[in-house]
Amino acid sequence: MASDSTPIARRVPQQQRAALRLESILRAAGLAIAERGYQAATMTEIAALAGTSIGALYQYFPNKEALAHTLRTQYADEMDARWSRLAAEAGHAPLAELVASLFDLMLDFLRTHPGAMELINAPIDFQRDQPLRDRLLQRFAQLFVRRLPTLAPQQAYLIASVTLQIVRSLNPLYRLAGDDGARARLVAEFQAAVTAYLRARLE
Amino acid sequence: MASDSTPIARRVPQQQRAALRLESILRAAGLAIAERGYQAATMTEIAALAGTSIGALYQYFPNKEALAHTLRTQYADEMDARWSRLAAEAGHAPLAELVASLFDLMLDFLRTHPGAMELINAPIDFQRDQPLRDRLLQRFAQLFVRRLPTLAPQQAYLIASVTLQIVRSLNPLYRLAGDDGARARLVAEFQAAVTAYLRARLE
DNA sequence: CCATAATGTGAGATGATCCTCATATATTAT
DNA sequence: ATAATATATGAGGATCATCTCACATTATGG
Repeated sequence: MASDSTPIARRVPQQQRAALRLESILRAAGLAIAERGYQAATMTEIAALAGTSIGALYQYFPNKEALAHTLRTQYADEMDARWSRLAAEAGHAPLAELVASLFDLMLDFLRTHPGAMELINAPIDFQRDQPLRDRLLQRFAQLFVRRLPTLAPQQAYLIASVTLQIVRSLNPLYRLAGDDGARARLVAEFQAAVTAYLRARLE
Repeated sequence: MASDSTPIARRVPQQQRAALRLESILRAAGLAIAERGYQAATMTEIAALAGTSIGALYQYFPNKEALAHTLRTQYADEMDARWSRLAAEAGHAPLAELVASLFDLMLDFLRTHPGAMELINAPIDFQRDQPLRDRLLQRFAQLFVRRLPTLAPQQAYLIASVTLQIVRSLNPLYRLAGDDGARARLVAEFQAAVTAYLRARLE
C-alpha cells in the first residue's frame, strides 16, 4: 500500500537518466538532512552531493519543502513495508523476541535511511503527513489486539503510540553513545523497558 | 549549585534597568524559540517581543548562539533545583508516586519555560552543555542507588538515562494531543510505562 | 548642574539562501 | 540527418537574517 502521491513533482521523468537523477537527488537530500538537519541542509549542498546543479532540483520539486515531503513519504512507505513483514513473521513470537525485532528493524532502517529521524522531526507539512503516522500506529494496534483480543481498540492505539514513541526515543541517545559496547547496553536497556511495559499491558 | 557562567555576556548590567532588559530579552527568546524553534526564531523577532531594539540584544550577547546558551544554562539550573527538591521530598515514596511527581515536575516546568524543549534539541553547543545533562543524570542515578543499594553506579546511570529519555519523549505527543482528556490518558500511560520499567529494575 | 559612565537605538553592511529562467545539451522520433 | 522533445545548467534576482557602529538617551557621582 503506497501513499498516493499528490502532484508535488514538477516534471515526471520520461527517460532513464532523469529517473536516475531524481533518485540521486533524493539520496543526497537524505544524506544532507542526516548530516545537518532539515533547516540547515541547503539546496546547493544537496545538488553538490547529488553531483548535479541547483536547477535540476527545481526541475523535479517546486521547493525545498516538496522535496522533503517526497522523501518523507518514501521513507514512510518503506518503513510500513518492513513493519508489515515483521508483524507477519514475529507477530506471535514471545514478547521479548518481538520487542527485539522491533528495535532491530528501527536501527537497521535508520542505518540505511540516515535522514529519516531528522525528517520526522522537521517542522513541515504536519497535517499532511498525519495519515502516514496513523498507518503505522494502526498496524501496531492491530497486532496488540491480535495478541490480547480483550483489548479495546482505543486502548490498543494508545499503547501503540507510547511503544513507538519510546522505541524512537532511543535514537538520540544511540547516536551519542561512544563505543559499540555502550550502544549495545543502551539498546538492551530500552528493550527491557519496552518489554516491561508491554508485559504489564498485554499479559 | 549554579553553573559557572563562562564570559559569554558582552556587557554585564550595572543598573537595574539593564538587569530588567536582560531578563526580558531572555524571556522573549524563550517565547520565540518555543513558538518557532531555535533556528527559525530571529533576533529581530526576539527584540520586538522584548520591546527593545536589535542593538540591545548585542549589548548582552555576542551572537544568537550565546543567547541560546545562556538561556539553556538558566533552564538547566532551575530544572536541577526543582529535581533536587523532588528527590528530597519524594525520594522514598512508593515507586508509582515517585514517577507521578517526576512527570508533574516536567510538565509544570515546560509550562513555565515554554522554550526549554526546543532549546534542548537545538543543534548548538553540544559538547559545552554535556556537564549540564550529566548533573541531572547523576542526581537520578544517586536516587536509584539509595533505593536499591546493591545497584552498581554504572547500571544506575544507565537506568537514569533511559528513564529520563522516556519521560522527555512524552512531550511531543503531549503537544499533539487534542483535548485535556487525551492528554491525561497519555500521561497516565507514560507513567505506567516508566513504572513498569523501574519496577523491573529496582524491585 | 555638569561630567562621565552606562545603556539604548536602528539604518545599513554583509552574507547566505531559495528559486527563476534563458540558454545549452542530450535523447528520441521522423 | 533533422526536427522535436526532454533534460541539465548556473549566473543572478529577490528576500531575509545576523551583526556593527556612530550616535542618542538616561543615570550617577562630584
